[in-house]
Amino acid sequence: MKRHQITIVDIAKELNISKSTVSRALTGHPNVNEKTREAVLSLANKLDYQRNILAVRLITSKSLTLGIIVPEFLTAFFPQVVVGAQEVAAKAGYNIIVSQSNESYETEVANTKVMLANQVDGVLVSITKETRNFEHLKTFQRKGIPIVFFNRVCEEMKVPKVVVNDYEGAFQAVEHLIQTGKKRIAHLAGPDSLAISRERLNGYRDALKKHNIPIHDELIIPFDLSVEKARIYVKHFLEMTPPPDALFAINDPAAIEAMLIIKKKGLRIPEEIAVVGFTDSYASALIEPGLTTVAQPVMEIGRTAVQLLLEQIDREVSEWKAVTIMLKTKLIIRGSSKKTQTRLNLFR
Amino acid sequence: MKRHQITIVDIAKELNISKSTVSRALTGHPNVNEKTREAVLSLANKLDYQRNILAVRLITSKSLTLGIIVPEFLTAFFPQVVVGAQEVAAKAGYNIIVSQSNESYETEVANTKVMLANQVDGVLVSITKETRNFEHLKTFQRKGIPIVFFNRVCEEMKVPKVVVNDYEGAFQAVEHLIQTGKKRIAHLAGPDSLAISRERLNGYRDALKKHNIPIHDELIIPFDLSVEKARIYVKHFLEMTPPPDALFAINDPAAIEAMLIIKKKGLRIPEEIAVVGFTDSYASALIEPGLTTVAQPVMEIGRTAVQLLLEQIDREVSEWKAVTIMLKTKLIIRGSSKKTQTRLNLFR
DNA sequence: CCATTCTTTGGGAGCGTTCCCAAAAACATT
DNA sequence: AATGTTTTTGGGAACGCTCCCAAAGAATGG
Repeated sequence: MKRHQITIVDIAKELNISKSTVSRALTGHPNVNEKTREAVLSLANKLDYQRNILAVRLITSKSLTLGIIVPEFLTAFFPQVVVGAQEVAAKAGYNIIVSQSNESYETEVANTKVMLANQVDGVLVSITKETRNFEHLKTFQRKGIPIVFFNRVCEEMKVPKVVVNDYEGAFQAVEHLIQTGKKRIAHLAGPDSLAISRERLNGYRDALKKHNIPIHDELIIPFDLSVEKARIYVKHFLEMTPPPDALFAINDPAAIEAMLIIKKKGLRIPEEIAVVGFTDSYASALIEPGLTTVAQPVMEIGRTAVQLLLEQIDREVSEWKAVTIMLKTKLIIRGSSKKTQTRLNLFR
Repeated sequence: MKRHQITIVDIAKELNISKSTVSRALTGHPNVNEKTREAVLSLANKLDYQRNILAVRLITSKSLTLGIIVPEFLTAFFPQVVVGAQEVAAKAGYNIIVSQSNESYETEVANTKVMLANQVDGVLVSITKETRNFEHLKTFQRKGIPIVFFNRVCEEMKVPKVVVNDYEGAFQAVEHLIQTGKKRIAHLAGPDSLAISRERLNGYRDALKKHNIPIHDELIIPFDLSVEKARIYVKHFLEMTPPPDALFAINDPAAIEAMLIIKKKGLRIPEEIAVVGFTDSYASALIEPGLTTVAQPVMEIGRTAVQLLLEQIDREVSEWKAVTIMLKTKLIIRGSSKKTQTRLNLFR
C-alpha cells in the first residue's frame, strides 16, 4: 500500500530527458533550455513532486538544521528568543532543534552530543549558570561547526556573541533609583560565573560611584538564580539595620519574588523600598505595583544570533570572525520605583 | 583543510573486513561474531566514529523528526508542552521542530508545508482560533504521516487526541464559585470554533443547572482570545445592572486581564466579583489576589502526545486508532474566589 | 563551408548507509 | 567422511539527489 514517491527519475522518464536535466531545471541551474525548464516545472507541479530533502542533505553534507541550547524554557525569555531565531532560520531554509539544559552542566554536555549526532550546521548557545568548563562547546569549533553565543556567553571563546548592553542597562536602572532619592541600594546579583552578572554588577557599581554613593559589599549578594536562594537573601536584606531602601535584582523573576516578600512584610513599594528588575517579562507588568525593569529586545536577540550563525556557515573557517553584537536596553519605569499613583492606590 | 569524516568503510579497511560486517556490528545486528563486534566497536571508539545520520535518514526514508505546530509561543503553555514532548521524543531518537502559527490560519497552512518539506515522520498539532478548514491537516493523513492533536483539537478528524477534561474542570470551577455564594456568574468564553471553548462552556452550564441557577445568555460572551476583546467584554460585564458577582474566564490571560480592569474600577475581588481562570500559569500565582484557576498537566500533555505519535509511527496505517486521552485537571483555589486573607490585606 | 564558441543535454560516479542474497566458515549429526 | 545446519561474512544494489565531464546541437564568424 506504500505509495511510490515521485522522484526526478519519474519526471525524466515521462519527458524523455535525463535526470540531470530535470535536476538542473528544478534547482534553477542556468544551463537549461527555457522550454525544457517549463515542461519540467509544470510536470513536477502536476505530479505534486516533492524534492527529497533527505537525499539533498546527504549529498550536500548539510543537515540544514541549526541547534539551540538554552538553560531553561520556563520563563518567557528563551522561548521568545527561539521565535526570533526561527523566523530568520526558516527564511534561509534551515530548521531549528532546541534543547534545554535545565540549568545543569551535565545536561548541557549531553545536549551538545545530541547536536553533534544530528550533524547540525551551526549552534546557538546560552550557557547554564553552572557551566565553567567549555570543552564540550569547543568540540563544535574543532569539528568546524560554527557556534554563536547569546545572552549568557562564554568569554574565553573567540566566537561571535549577541548580548545586550547589560552594563548600560544596569547603570541606568541604578541611576534611576538614585534619582528617585534612594541611597542604600542593594543588588541581588547573578552567579559570578556568568558575564551578564558581572556586567550588571559593574553597571550598578559605576552608577553608585558616579553619584558618590559608597559601595557596601554587604549590599551585594550573588545567588544561583534559584527562587529559594532569592527568597533567603531578600529576607536577609530586609533584616539588616538599616535595611536597603532599594533593590536592583539581576532579573525579573528575582525582582518579583522580592516584591512578594517585601509586600508580605508589610513594607511599602516604592516608598520604603523600591525594586527594579531586568528583562521586562510579561509578569513584570502584571504585578502590583508594576515592576520597573530594563527591557531587552528578546526576539531581536534570536534573529541577530541566527544571522551571525548563517554568515559563519557560508564562510570558510579561516574567515570566521568573532564579532560581539551588543543590542540596546531600555529602562521601563513602573510603580515599583516611583511615587506616582499605581492602580492599587485607587482602592486602597 | 576539510577533515575526512570517518565512515564504516574506513573501519572496514582497517580491520580487513567488509563494510557490511561493520554495519552489522555497529547497529547491534545479531549475526556477527562477538570478537568481530568488539574489534569494530573499539576501533570505532578509538577513531571517534560518528554514524552519518543523514545517510541513515535517506536509506530508511525516515527523517527521525517530529513536527509540532502550535498557535502561539508567548504564554508559557505551549513552550511547556514542547518541553514535555521533547523529553519523550529525544528518548526515542527523534528530533522536534516547532513552528508557531501566531493564531493565523494562513500561517498554519504555511507551516504544514514546512513540515511536509522536512518530511517529518509525524506531527503534533494544536490549531489556531481561526482554523475552520482542515484540508491542510488532512494532507498529512493522505500522505501517511500520523498526526496527533493536543489541547486545541480538530473534532472532525478521526485521529488520536490529547486533551484535559475541560468539561469537568470548568464544572468544578463554577461549582466552586456557587459554593462560595455566587449566583450571577458570567463566562468569558473562547471562540466557538474551538472544542475547548465548547467543553468549558458546557461545564459552566451544567454546574449552574445542577444548582438550579438560571442560565442567562447575556452572561455568556465568546471572544477571540485577544486581549483587546477581553477588555471590552469585561467592561461590558461590569456595566450591567446588576453586574455579575463572579467571572469564569476561558483562560488565565483573560482572567488576569479581567482582574486588572476590575481592580481599576475599584471593585473588590472576590467580595464584589470573584474571578476564576484556566491553566494555572505562572502569572496567576503572582497577581493579587492570587487567581483561582483550573490547573492542567502541561508537560504531561506534551509527553502523552508524543507517545501516541510514536505508537502510530511504528504501526501500519491500517492499525491506526483514534484514541482520545483525557488528562485530569485540578482546581487551584486562591484569593480571587475566597474570602480568606490575602497578602494584600496585610498592608491595606 | 568549416572551424570555433556557446548552449544544452546525457551518462554516471558518488554521498554513507542498510539490507538482501549468496558464499564461506564453523559446527553438528549420522 | 560425508552431509546437513547454523553462524558469520562479503558483495553489491539501493536510497534520491547533485555535480562533473563529455558529447551533441546550435549559433557565430571568417
